[in-house]
Amino acid sequence: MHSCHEHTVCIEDALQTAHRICEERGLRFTDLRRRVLELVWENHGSAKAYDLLERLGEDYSAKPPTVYRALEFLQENGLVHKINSLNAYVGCSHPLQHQDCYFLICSKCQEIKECCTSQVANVVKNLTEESSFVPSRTTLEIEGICQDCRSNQKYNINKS
Amino acid sequence: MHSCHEHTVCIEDALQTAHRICEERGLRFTDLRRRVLELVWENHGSAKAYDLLERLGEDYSAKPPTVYRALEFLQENGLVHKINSLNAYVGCSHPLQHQDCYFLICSKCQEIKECCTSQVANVVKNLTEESSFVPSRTTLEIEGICQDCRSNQKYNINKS
DNA sequence: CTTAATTTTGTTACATTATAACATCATACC
DNA sequence: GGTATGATGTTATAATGTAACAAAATTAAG
Repeated sequence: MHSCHEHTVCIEDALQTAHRICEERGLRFTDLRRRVLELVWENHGSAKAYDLLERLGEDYSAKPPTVYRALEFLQENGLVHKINSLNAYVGCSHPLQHQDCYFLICSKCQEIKECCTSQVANVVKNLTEESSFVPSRTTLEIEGICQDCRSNQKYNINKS
Repeated sequence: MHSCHEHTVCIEDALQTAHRICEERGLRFTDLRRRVLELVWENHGSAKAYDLLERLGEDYSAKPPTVYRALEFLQENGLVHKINSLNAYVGCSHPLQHQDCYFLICSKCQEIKECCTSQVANVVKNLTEESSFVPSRTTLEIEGICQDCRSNQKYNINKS
C-alpha cells in the first residue's frame, strides 16, 4: 500500500520529527522511547505491544509496563496511534497536522494508511449535531483491501 | 441520552425481534443466547463480557467461552455490536436496517446511541476511493458528551 | 557541587479480555 | 431409534493491560 522507496528513510524521518517535537515541548525523547518508536515503525503495518516487548527484550530489561508506558507517552504526543479494532499500534505519519485522522487497514498485506483530513471532523459534526452530542474523540477505522493487493495479487510483501 | 419511557419495552422488543430474525434464518435462539442478549440490553450502556459472565453465573454454568460464543452468535447476526474502543458489547437497535452504523458514546453517563445512516457509507466511499481502497468493514466510534449530560448535569442516572 | 524534587525506568504481581481443544449434551433428520 | 449436526460444558491457557512500589536518572534549587 505504501510506496516508500527506502523504508529506512521513513523510520529516520519519524525519529527526527519525534525528536524535534519532544524538544519543542520540553519532553524527554529517551533511548527507550526512541527505540519503541523505531520498532513501531519497522514496517507500515501495526505492531502488537507484546511483539514490541519481545523485540525490545534484546536490549532492555523489558516487562510489559516498560513498553506500555513508552506507547502511552508516544500516543499522548501524537507520535503513535492505537488501532482499536486490532489492539495494535501504528506510527503516526502526520504528527504535526492533527485534525482527526482515519485508518485504511488492508486485510491482505496488513498495511495501514493513516489519512488526516478535515473531512472527518466535518462528518463527525454532521453526525453528532442532530443529537446535540459534543464529540471529543473519534475512532474511524476502515478495513478492506488496498489497491496493490487487488491489482498485484502479491500479498505479504515487505517493501524496503 | 435515551428517552425510553419503560426500558423493559426496549428489552422485550429486542428479544422479540431477535427471535423473529433467528426464526427467519433457521437459527436457534436458545435460552442461553436469549439470556445473554437480555443482559446486554439491561441498560443503554455497553456490557463487558466478564460482567455478563458473572450475571449469567446465577442460572448457567457459565465460563468465558459460554458468553463469548453467545456474543459471537449475536454479533454475526447483527443483534449485538462490539465497541472496540471499550472492549464492550451493546445491543443493536436496528438489527434489520444494516447499512454502516456509528456510535455516540457518552463519557459521562456511559450510554451509547447507535445510528444507522447511509451517510457513513457515503463518507467511507469518499475517504477510500481516492486511495482505490475497497472497504469491507467500518468502525466509527465517537466519544463525547451527550445532550442530557450537558444540560442536566445529572450523571449516571439509570433510566427505567 | 550537592541535595532535594521530579521524572523515568525496573520489578513484581495481578487484572482483564479472549480463545483453543476436547467432552458432553441436545436437536433435527433419516 | 440411530446418526449427524450444532450447542454447551469444561479445562487450560493465551493475549492484552495495569497497579503499586522500588531504584535509577535527570533536573532544579540552594
